[in-house]
Amino acid sequence: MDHVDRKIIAALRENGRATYADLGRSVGLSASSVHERVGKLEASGVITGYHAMVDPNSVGLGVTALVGIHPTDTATDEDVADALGGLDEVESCYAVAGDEAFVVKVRVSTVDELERCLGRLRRIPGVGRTNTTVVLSTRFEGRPNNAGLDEEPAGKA
Amino acid sequence: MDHVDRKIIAALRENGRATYADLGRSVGLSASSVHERVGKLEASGVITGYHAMVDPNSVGLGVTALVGIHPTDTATDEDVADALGGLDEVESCYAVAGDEAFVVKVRVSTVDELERCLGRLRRIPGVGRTNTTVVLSTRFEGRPNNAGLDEEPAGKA
DNA sequence: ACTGAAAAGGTGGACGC
DNA sequence: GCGTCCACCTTTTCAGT
Repeated sequence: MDHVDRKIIAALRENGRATYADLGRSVGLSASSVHERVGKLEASGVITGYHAMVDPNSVGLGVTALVGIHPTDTATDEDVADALGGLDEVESCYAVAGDEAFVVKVRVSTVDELERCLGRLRRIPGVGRTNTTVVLSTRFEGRPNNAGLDEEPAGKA
Repeated sequence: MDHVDRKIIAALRENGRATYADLGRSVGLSASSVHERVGKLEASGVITGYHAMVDPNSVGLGVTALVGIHPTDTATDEDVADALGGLDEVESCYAVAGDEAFVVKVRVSTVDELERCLGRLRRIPGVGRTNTTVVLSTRFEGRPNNAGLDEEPAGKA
């Protein structure tokens, strides 16, 4: 993992459909070299996949909420996490420090559907109280964080 | 936006590098038809982009936290959101209902860096108390939610 | 590890239905 | 709005360095 790999990663986070030729141009390598490097990054698990981002409103998922989940001692965290993964509406699931065991992000079509979803959450064994924070607007989301892979400070390009 | 578009969207969320030929095969259309449909989905803002997903640990961002931000009345929400957007470590930013104005997700290299990041957050005008929840493990994240774009129930394929 | 060339296949238009 | 055709470009492999 050198400086060139980091540049390739940053470029692919910006545009996951960039061609190897494009990437090669921006890092100063041939397309085949880039192809080889990207293959290694994928194989070693650094790049985990490529995904289209979709506007949630356009696909009828206009309601987002963050739900803190207080545990009961009737199930293990692993079982709870698995059950949470079984719900389609649960987009992300974090095990957290504090008095909640998990925080999940759910996306549903309406507040009616949110209510039903919370019902399903609370019916999971090991789930006690839930604490729901409704998202009013998403200012930005999933932004590439390039803190760890900046351009070198004193680069000579 | 018909059933075919929804299938294309689902496929591109799974694999953002799928070729038009691949997509055409899986929806039963020619590559050019798919090309045309995808172009319209991109132009109309349904598909907002394509991005490589990267394992945060592999790029030195092993610490994730959710930070609730209590507002003061010394700045507008818009100004606060803009300032939050100016911090590289802030990956997502949600305006929320409740006594917090925003919840943000930050990603940093170490807990030391988290402390410095929280300091930067609190120095933003309009930001009062912060309430930080450290993520212990990410069980899953950004999963495609196909609740709104399921296969039709009585499809004849 | 990178290059360059060559085969295979995908892209992105125009055109007709 | 979809399919066919086709020139062009990209991907992918491989021998050479």
